[in-house]
Amino acid sequence: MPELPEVEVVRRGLDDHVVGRTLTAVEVLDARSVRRHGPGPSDFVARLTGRHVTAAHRRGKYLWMSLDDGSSVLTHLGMSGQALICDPDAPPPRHLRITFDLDDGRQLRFADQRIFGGMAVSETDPPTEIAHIALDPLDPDFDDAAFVARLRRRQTGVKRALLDQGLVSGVGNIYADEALWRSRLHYARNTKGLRIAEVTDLIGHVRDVMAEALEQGGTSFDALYVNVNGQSGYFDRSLHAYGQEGRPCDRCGSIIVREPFMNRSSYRCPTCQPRPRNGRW
DNA sequence: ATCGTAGCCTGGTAGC
DNA sequence: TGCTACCAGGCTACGA
Repeated sequence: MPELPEVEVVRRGLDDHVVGRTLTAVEVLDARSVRRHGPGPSDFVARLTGRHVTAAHRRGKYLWMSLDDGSSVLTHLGMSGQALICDPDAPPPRHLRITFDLDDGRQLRFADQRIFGGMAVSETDPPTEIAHIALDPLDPDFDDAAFVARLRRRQTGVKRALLDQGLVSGVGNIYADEALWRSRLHYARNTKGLRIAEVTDLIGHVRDVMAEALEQGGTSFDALYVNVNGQSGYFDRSLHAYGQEGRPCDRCGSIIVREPFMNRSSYRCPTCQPRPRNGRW
């Protein structure tokens, strides 16, 4: 389940292995992985073949590589996307969707089991397709005070706001639950009722938990997420809330609970993160 | 404009 | 055993 730290690990891998290379051949094995490239797979291949890669960027969970003609190739890993660097004759992974032959004899592979992710060529760099995606908390230009003000103008649950990529990008279910646990906030707390200090504290925890995860190479639960060399991170050993149902809270010992939220799950400590009561929260 | 939700996907697992 | 139902969840499209 790649979130921002995992995507940044992949970006660094692309920086090391793909930037400076020319794409000598491109093959789309599954058209669904280029679903968001309007003109279709053959256009995708035509636009990329022969292009030189000049840089690798990331905003939130989106990755893009700059190309030598001013265009870019945008990538989202979705839930199960992987970017792998290997020899072209290495055994193909089970869900290989797109391959890029590089001019150093290596191959960049995009594999994706669930096909929530995908790639598309953008005419611009950075891609206008992600103009609506907010900066992420690890971006030097991220403005904490502006984020706090915008969030407090919303009228919604605090976790819903954290997951809104137009407000702050890169936060998914895992890091939202971890940051809320650190902040002792229930996911349904109304954004309008939160104090400035509470939201400032929250965004600080979001940044901290992401930075810590990045230091450990990202989080992995089911080996779906790996870096470009196929290795998993270790951050899942440091989680306090996400996936901890039935385990004692590391802070107070109460049993962590899992609750349905937005058609998925939220994990919280029932003592540290009590359910908001009507009105007063 | 803002908020909330259905649908996209596959495969591992639980339950019968 | 083989079948069905469920779960994981980021993002877009769309309705209210």
